[in-house]
Amino acid sequence: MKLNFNFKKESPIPKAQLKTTLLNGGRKTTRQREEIFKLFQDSTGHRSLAQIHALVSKKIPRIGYTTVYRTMKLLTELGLAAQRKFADGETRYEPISGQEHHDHFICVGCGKIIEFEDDALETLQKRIAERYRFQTLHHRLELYGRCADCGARGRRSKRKA
Amino acid sequence: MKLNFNFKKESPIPKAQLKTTLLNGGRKTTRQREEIFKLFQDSTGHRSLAQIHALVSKKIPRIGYTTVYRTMKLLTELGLAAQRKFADGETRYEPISGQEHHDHFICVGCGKIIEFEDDALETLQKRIAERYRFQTLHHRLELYGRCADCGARGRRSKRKA
DNA sequence: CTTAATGCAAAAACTTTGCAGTAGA
DNA sequence: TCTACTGCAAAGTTTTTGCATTAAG
Repeated sequence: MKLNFNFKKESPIPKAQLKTTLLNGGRKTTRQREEIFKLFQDSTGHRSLAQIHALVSKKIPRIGYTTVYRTMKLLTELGLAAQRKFADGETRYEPISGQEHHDHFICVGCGKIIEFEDDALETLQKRIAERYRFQTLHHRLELYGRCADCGARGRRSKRKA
Repeated sequence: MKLNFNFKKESPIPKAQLKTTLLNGGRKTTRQREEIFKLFQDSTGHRSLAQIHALVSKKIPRIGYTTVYRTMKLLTELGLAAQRKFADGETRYEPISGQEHHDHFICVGCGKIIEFEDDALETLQKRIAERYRFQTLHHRLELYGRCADCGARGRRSKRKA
């Protein structure tokens, strides 16, 4: 199934933000953290720890898996990365743009992915979060169904995009 | 990409469906499977294997963890259960009924998962979908952030929960 | 100087699998 | 009967942690 792919946007989070955020938390900026953050930011999609480690190892050969593990955990806590787990058992991480956000419609008929934004929706989500005293950093919303084309065509058609 | 969708809107899955489904696949109906399926169907939210096992053990004391593991895997393949993985490292399962739906807050601090339901949110999502002439069948929403406990403690603290 | 970060190795935490014995069709 | 299923124990994976050492502030 061919899907629309998201293109990497211009470095949404300034490199400096990492340093600032770390320092504010009484943490230290290290070569390892900077490199992991940089490579991770420039990557697209989901990366497992093993993949990130392999990637960073090219720059810092002696870096340990543990460091990558702890750094990604840290980035997640800082809201700079999002952790996802799939059925394959490996934890994956994806960069978070602190900027704008969009959600997705995913058509089960043709696999088309439609991005959309809705302020009212974002607002409502914030309100609900507040009700639970939950401070939201980011979210993921996926609506599965049938797009206009596939809906009109009816369920019989399984035409791929 | 293989997408498996469940379109049931009204009917909970009849107990008899398990037997039928199993037999159709050349499988056998056993005391263990029936009990696991029954308890699982009657439960709410996500249950880890350990939880399901503990629950079923009350009815069938000598049942093995492995049986629960294999049964849940089977139910997932049959489309009667959905597997989900969160940050806590335990695989969880939830019944597929198409009836109730809940979304999740996921705390990036302590990994806690809070379920919530909000009719206004559901309604708004439907409305947005209509605007795009998109017929929604099912959705998934996860809000990532800090729960009351982790947020109150502040970012500077790196003490564990 | 002080304290946090790193790396290695070891320990956990879960998930899967091999098999002999058991039970459903 | 003929197979599939069960339960136990063992093996396999991936995630976490303890600690001595190193380096950032």
